[in-house]
Amino acid sequence: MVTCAVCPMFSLNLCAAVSKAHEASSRYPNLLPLSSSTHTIPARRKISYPRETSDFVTIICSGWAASSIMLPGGRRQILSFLMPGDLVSAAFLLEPMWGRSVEAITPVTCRKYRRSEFKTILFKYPPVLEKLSETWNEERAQADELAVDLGRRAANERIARLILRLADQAEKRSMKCGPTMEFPLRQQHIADATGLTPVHVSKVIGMLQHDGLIEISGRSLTIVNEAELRRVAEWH
Amino acid sequence: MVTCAVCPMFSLNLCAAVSKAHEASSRYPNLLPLSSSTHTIPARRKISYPRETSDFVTIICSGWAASSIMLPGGRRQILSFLMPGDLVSAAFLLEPMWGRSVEAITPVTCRKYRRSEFKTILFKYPPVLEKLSETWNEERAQADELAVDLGRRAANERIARLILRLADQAEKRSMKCGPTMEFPLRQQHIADATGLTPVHVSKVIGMLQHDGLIEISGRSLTIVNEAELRRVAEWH
DNA sequence: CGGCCCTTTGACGGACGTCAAATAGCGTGG
DNA sequence: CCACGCTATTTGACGTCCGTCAAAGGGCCG
Repeated sequence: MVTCAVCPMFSLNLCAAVSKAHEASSRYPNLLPLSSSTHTIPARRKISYPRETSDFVTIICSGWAASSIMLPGGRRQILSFLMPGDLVSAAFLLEPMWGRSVEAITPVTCRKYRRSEFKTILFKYPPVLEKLSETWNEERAQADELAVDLGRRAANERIARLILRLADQAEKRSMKCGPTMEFPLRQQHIADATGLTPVHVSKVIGMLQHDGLIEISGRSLTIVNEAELRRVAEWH
Repeated sequence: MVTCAVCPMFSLNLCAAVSKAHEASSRYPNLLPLSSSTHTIPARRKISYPRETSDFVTIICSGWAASSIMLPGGRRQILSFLMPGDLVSAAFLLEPMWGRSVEAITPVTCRKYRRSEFKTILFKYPPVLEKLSETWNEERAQADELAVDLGRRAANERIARLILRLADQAEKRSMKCGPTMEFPLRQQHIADATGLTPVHVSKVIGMLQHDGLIEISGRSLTIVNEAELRRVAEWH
């Protein structure tokens, strides 16, 4: 039974579409199965491993996670931060993803569906597919944006853009109202997402704070001067 | 009428699948239309513009092109090089893509389909859709790889990897056999693809040649010492 | 209080960018 | 065939952004 309907992130991503499709199908004799299981992962633990090709599709229900690729020499690149309602990579919904790690930043609860069941429903109900392709495009556009940032932008631009992106992401999920938001990232996370070192991240963030653009204290972040932050980030 | 069947790239990407679907459909009363037009673009000309939201889906039939995002200040990031058989972004097949330029490197011939007709066929024939999702995943994986390269690899690694990627891409299209291939890229292209400057690209390529890993002369490239090139690129 | 992370700070080094000038290709026209 | 003009590549000197290393604070929790 699908129980996502009680989830506050219900309308995001595919949850709603899948549930609806499932409901519709259950009026017919050949009821489609869609079983799910819920899991809790403590902070800093891996949700999935790079060599693992799981038969399950995972959706984040609460908490923050990071999806990354690891390189020899301990280097790693974070490709995206996941928040409630996010699929652990929509691009690899049909075939299992490979070569990337997903790691909990805060404690995370997530729900897992059988890939085969998910797929069946997907292909049976065109609206779900439309929604999926939309999500796909968003993810792809973000991947391209990331490449541009890493290839062509200076450190302060990259960090300013990351902050604005995260603020947007949180706002869409009603996890932020006003200029302040929860901000569980360590500077190591920011470094791995922006292609910098933690030391340099510390210096750049120090400057952004000194210049009165943002303020970070405890585990929360405030955008003090949004206009100026956007200007630095070349964000329009 | 679909005439792709004579194209040597027929079996790559979606061409074959779409043609087959179209054939199948033409046996039925409500014949699906799939009109296409062929175009020739001289080297260095734009194939599509960043602000343009075209109603057409474009496939490269011959020549090389580059898909890129432009930034203020003349900076640009090349996201992928397109060769015969490539869609101009599979990710944005359903909705038009936005914000990226596609530019011919060599003279290019391409074919354009109406997006609406393409879409109809796509959704009617599941095998086409499967093929599409496969292509999607490949593109996404490449986008992620690019981000890792730009974020976490040194200049010589990036260039070595670019060369190996292009060699692979050419080989798949039978545009390369043995260690030598056509190589129409200017160093400016390499710079824009790797997030470096043309000057630095020249130096790194000079080293790779001096060390006997590759050789570039005229508009062709030879991989002299593939094993060592792979080692430098951390390519497995 | 003490231990563990995380963050901050400073000195130093290196990879890559910038600028400028020289050189090499290459098509065009004489 | 040579002169030319353009663009691409090469080379060298120099600058800067960011990485590296190391040490010194801060929080947080036992």
